[in-house]
Amino acid sequence: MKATIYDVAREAGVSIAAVSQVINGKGKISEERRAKIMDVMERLGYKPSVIAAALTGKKTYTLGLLVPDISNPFFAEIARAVEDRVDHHGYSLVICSTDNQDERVERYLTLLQQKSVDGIIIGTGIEDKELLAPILAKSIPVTMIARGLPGEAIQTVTVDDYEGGRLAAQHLLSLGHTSMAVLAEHPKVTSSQERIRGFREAMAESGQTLPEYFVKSGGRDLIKDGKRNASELMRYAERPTAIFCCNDLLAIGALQAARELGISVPRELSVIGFDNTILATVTNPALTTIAQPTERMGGLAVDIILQKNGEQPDESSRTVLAPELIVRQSTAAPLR
Amino acid sequence: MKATIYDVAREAGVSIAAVSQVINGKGKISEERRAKIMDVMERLGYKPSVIAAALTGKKTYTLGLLVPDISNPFFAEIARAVEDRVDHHGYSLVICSTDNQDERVERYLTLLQQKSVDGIIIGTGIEDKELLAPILAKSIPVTMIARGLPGEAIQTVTVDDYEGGRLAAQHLLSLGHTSMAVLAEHPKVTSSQERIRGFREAMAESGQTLPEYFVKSGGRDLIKDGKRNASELMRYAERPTAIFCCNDLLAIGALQAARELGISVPRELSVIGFDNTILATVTNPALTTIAQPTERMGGLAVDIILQKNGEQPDESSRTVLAPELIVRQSTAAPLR
DNA sequence: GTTTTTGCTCAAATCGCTTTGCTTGGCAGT
DNA sequence: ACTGCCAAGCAAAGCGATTTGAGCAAAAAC
Repeated sequence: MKATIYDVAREAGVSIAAVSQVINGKGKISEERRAKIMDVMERLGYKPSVIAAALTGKKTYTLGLLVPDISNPFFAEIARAVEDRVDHHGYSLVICSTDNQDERVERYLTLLQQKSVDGIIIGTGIEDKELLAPILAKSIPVTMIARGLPGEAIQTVTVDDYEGGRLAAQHLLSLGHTSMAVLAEHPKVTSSQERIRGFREAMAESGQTLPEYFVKSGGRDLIKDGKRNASELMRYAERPTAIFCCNDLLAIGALQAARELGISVPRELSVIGFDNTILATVTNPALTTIAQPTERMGGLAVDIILQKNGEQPDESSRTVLAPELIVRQSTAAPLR
Repeated sequence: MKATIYDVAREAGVSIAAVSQVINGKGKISEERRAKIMDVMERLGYKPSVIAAALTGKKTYTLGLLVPDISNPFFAEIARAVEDRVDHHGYSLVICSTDNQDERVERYLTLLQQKSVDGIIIGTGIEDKELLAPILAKSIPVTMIARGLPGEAIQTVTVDDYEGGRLAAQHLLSLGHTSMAVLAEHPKVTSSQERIRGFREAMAESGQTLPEYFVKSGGRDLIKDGKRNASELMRYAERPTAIFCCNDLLAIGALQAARELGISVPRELSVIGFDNTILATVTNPALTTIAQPTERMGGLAVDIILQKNGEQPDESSRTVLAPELIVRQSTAAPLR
């Protein structure tokens, strides 16, 4: 059905080697033949099979991207950034949603390996570091994005989560808050841990402490968890005047809880999110949040994995980008 | 580096044919040898190369998905649904964002073709139908999702856009609105056109007409366009009391415009969206919208393309699913 | 006029796997 | 003991490319 290199060669009256050389611009081919071959390829609508080429040692021009859930706007944005850059290099992207389950990560990893992808970008947390051993052993390039893997020698592109936590705390502190709580993702998500650490330290520097019972973690359905945990916080006798949420989804849950309980944001409660997804611009009040440079992160991760050194990475194996505080309407000074 | 079928064969003291047969559960192999071979495969960490297998005529176990923009929550949800079903069948998914540009569609289509994907799901509008000719000619299975291609013999899974438009109109009419406007996507997006047609006809049945100057189309940045066009509508002397937006992003723009102009939603203006994305649950007031069954759509599209007849499609080449009105807080009776 | 060099081409091997007969040895039937 | 079968295993031929080295004619060097 589809034309092969043999068809082209026959039609042009040359050997397949000649055709191959024209395709790859290698070897010596007289201008005359090159033109003829090109012409035939055009006429037959011939496109070389990436599959066959890959078998002889060339690339597959495909990268894999693992994220917890592509329908989560933050990861959708990351995916878009990665895709754009990948496409720019002539590659395509296989996207895998892991739901943060190691078992799925493992399955996808071997699947991608069997498909001989040229590299894998991991944007999902991994508990069991052993999962990476097999693909590292086969020397498939791996980069992590938006999530780190402490203590492993893997290239990483992240935002400075610790600093992001600090920014959030400093903003709230500067507004005069003295009683703050935190909503986190599942405890195993390292980025959440770092954000909390930064938040806590900035508080400490201000002479405040973050009580353990003011830190709540969630599970899978972030918005729902955020809402439930925020409601719980609001029922404490001494309730916090501000909540730092480790991502925008949790913050939205908090906003919903507040509305349901008739608590006014930001007058009675300040809420600050993380990620600066499209969701943050859409809520009412619009969400103050910590922005991650998703576009740069995606681009860098791709450049690193393709070693194109687009912005000279490689100097360090861990690239840490600066987060940015985006002030909107969900934060204000606490009631006196 | 990676173990091949030859390594396994040598190690197990059999021919590669035997190994292949064990892998595929074909041919005659004594239980004894099968066990031995399995054992060696395990020990060597051998995983057959999909690439090599594909070259011999087997599948690549990869599907392509074209969407306008994976960072648009609606398409991210579609993608997730598709991915889940695809994964269920042991396939993986290459995602391509086309930005609604035919030129990119074409590029991606030939790319996917070169990679010998087993099928392509198209969720992006296509202006030039000729674009599909080459891949149809190579008999690569193609299905459209969430968007139709009028007059082409292509399997399609969509929501009933016309009916969705009617539902919106009926809801607004039943609330007592008599002056309604419409915010649409780019005029070339067929689904928008159908929604407007349904909306208009339902109005007509109620003895009302939709003036042309109350229909505004946008371009690429949906939220911004929605906002701009909504503001414009609000400045008319006789401004509408309700706006039907062809998707949630546009509706959000309308909401923002209203807020900026100090117009209260839903008291002074009702806004109704389309898609029921996560965004609709997050706005304030929460958005009344028309829901699409993204999960079923994604699943069906995959089943059709894989011809697994999961829910017996095939009877008709066009599967049309029912939309559903989701009433939230952005619509109400108009002021008297 | 012979020998080298240069410039093109192509035959053939390879990549890792599937698949199709063909062998072969063991066993039942007569 | 001879024929016929069956089961189990294998050799070999692809699949569609890339790549290397050999071949060969024309041009350059001697």
